[in-house]
Amino acid sequence: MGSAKDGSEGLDPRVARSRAVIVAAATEHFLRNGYVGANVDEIAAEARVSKRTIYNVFGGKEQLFRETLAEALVTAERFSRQLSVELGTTGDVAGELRDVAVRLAAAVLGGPVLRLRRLLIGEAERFPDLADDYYARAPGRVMDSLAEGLRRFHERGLLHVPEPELAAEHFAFLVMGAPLDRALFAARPLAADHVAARARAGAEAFLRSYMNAAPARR
Amino acid sequence: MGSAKDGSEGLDPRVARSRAVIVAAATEHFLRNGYVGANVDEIAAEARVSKRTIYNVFGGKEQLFRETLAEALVTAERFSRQLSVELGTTGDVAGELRDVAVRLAAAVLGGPVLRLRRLLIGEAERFPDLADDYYARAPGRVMDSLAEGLRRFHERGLLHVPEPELAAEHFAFLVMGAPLDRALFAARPLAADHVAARARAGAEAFLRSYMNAAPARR
DNA sequence: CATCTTATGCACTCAACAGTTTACTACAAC
DNA sequence: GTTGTAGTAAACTGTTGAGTGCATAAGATG
Repeated sequence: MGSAKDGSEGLDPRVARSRAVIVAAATEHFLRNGYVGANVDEIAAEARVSKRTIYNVFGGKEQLFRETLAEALVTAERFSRQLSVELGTTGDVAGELRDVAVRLAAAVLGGPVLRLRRLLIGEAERFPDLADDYYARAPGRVMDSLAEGLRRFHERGLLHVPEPELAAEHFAFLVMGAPLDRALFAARPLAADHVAARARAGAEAFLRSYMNAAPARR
Repeated sequence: MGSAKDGSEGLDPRVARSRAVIVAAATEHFLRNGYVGANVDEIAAEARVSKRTIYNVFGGKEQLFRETLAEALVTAERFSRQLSVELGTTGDVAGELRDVAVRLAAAVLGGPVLRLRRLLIGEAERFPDLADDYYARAPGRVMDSLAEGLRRFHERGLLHVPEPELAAEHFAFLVMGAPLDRALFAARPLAADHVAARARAGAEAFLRSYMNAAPARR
């Protein structure tokens, strides 16, 4: 157990290398063309690998798809986890929320996450388990994390958040709901400054909604 | 120019009938399988029509897809237009908003709209024009309509909405953002009562955010 | 070095599927 | 009732693309 990244422990380094280049090429191809539209010969060509190698390492197109997406999900999950971990720790509620808002919006609306979402939504009917899995591990994680942070603010009397899960949803979708919806259809990515501005405006709206319900607090 | 629904004016009634049954079958097939995954033979079989007829009436698979979706878009557009037309007319702000919220959420999260969204998002890379078109004509219309209603409330001093477009986004995504996102991945439709409850909670959050900024108003 | 494993290249099979051809039928209108 | 326009059924063409077999080369391992 040395420099291996995946579950590829003491296996032949050639296999590990093949896996890596194939997954990279396959990710790009599946993101661009969807499952049915993707073409194994092209993936092999782009990975500069013989088609046979793909069939040796993975069993077939569907397994390739599943394992490729499994890796993407791990990335997305890691990504989600480090968002908003340190929420609810300082006294600067407005500042913290604004900061998380901007980071959240930028992360979700950045190209890669968006393309992954498009792919999974498009294949949701064909691969419902993958879509479910993604939802639980990426957006779900973020929601949990946000709810936890908001709960901390609530307990410290800095916000009025009787239902942290609900408030987390409100926060997330005030911050990036509209741009996300537009971006899913747009193909052309949105301007980063517009996204950030909407995120800040969303955070402010959230504060207005969840702060002054306890006006005479100290 | 009599009882024809489409642009099929004085044409052969057989053609009109063929169009209709083919579009119906094609809609279902494309929604279920996507563009690449759909199969013209199956569409013909399900429409109980000869495959040749499809190629006579439409030119080929792509035109069939485009015209099928064009019809779906018209439906979606009509649907969107009659949502929230009468917003901002009475003095019962809270009541009106709660009502629109529930109807909006039910409409967007109802099966058909959701499946159409999945299809268009999945094909956004292959048919960017269709996705753009849909966005402008359905969600875009709803946003405009909401913004207009909120602007009326603002002008009558019942709400504080300096930026109606922004507020409309906030309203829409407070009301149905989270359920919509979940539903896009879920394949299994969400429980209607849960959706309605979230919609009401969203409307309340919106009111808290956009009402009391002008507290001493009458 | 000897051997075992993996990768390559290429030809191949087989099935699915878009689109066409043809020979025939049904109906509508004059 | 003849003529023109659609629709039907089924076989056919051509292509694309998933997956396989095999002989050979390259690299890992002992």
